[in-house]
Amino acid sequence: MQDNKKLVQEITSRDEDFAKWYTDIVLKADLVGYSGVKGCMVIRPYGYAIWENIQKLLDKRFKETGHENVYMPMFIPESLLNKEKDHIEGFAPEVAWVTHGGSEELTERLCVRPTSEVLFCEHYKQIISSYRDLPKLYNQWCSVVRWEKTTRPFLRSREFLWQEGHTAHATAEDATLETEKMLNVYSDFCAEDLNMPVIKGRKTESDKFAGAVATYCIEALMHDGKALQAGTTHYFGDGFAKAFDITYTTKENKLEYVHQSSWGVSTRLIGGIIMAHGDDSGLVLPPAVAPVQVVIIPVAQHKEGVLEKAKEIADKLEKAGWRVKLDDSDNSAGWKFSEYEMKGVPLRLEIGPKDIEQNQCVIVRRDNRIKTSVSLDSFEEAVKNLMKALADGIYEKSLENIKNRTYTCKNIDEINAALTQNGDGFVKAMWCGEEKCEDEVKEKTGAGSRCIPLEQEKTADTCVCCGKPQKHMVIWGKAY
RNA sequence: CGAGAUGUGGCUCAGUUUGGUAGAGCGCUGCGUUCGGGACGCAGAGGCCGCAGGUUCAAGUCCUGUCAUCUCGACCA
Repeated sequence: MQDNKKLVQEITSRDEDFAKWYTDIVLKADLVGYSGVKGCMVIRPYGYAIWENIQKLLDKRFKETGHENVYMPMFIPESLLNKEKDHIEGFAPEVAWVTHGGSEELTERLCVRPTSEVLFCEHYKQIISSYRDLPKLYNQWCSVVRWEKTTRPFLRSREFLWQEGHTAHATAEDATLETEKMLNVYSDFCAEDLNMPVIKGRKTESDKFAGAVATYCIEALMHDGKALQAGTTHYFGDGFAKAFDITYTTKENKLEYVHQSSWGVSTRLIGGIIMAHGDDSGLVLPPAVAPVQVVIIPVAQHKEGVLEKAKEIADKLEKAGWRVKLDDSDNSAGWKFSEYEMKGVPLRLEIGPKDIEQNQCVIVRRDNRIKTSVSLDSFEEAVKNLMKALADGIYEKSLENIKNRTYTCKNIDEINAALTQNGDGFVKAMWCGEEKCEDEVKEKTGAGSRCIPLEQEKTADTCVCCGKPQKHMVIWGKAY
């Protein structure tokens, strides 16, 4: 490791005040701007480019698993939203309503979609009639509105961008498989493209989606030890199908209800990237989604031959498929170093007169600031290797964070002791399955149930709270 | 939604206590010198102080309301 001290003074230190650090980063790295409406943010070009890359990579994975994109309306008539009882009860407190068109009051008010289950259901009722129509594997990229009380850029905004997959299947088994498959797609995406390891699990009854039979999630751990739900998939059984009367005729000419799933990830992932990988100098972006993967900084660019050589390198890297930026602005080299560190560009390539003399350039990794001198005959290979090393490096670091911050506890006192001594993190503890105990753990420790991990371990015989026989191992933690 | 804090050039803030004709640093524009970790000099531009009412001869400053941002809690992708 080389010199890792904080170079950009305007950013609050991460360990000093994580919340402030986060806000500094999103503003100073030019990801967002505030708007005149609480909780509605302007996603600026640099932030939006990250989202576009996330979309591109995820969409590819969706298509590979047989899904098609559609677009549903943004408004839902109140009567339609009311059709599934649990669903409306879950979302009612946070929906925004349209009551007027121009100056005329609407005869029925319209909800701005907080999620589109009911729209998909209504549509599926129209287009599904035979087993031959199944499965329907639809996805949409859109924004949704939830009138949150506390808002933070990317982590919780009143309008946010996301994708929501909604599928209809002939059997419960097919819908269950779909739910599991998409959880794996999310988990793989987080690990491989965002270099952010996640824990796959099922939500407890009290925490599951309004109207779902089962809700699954991927939980990531942030640098400060708080958990972030990074994605979620739901198995609906035939509950929505019954509420919306979505039936199909089987081969045997019997009328059956479809079984459904839904799944989504949002711009919150960007918040996850920031808090999982960022450091005191700013963002550290995973190469797969970084808007700029290599920034080229010409040093003493006024000297003859420097800019030309820098352009030549940029061209070659671009041809090799990298997203490259050559900064030939007249800011000082030092300024540029700090600027692109703040923006989390994975690799910086420096090229100056001394380098050219020696037929080399300098490549610096964002995550550990290690500088490597590379021959101009082989810099493309070096970029490829260093990029891979960085992606692996930040994944390992995140994994290390999870390991260091996962505590196995047998009772409430142990949880409190672990969280006080070592800071927030994931607590592994057994649970009897009673909601009362779930609530009590949260009340007494501040750590709520994050999920029941799919990979179960038995760390004790009894419930962490009441001491009765355990049923599941639960991951507990404080969450964003 | 409950508690607290803040809102003054693009940014960070001073000025509010004691009402009297808007300040600084950074950034921005131009010119010159610099250039391997946020360079320097000189010359400029830019704000009726979040918004709406009120008190007053006079409001950035006092009062009321409202909106937004931040922090902590309850609710949530």
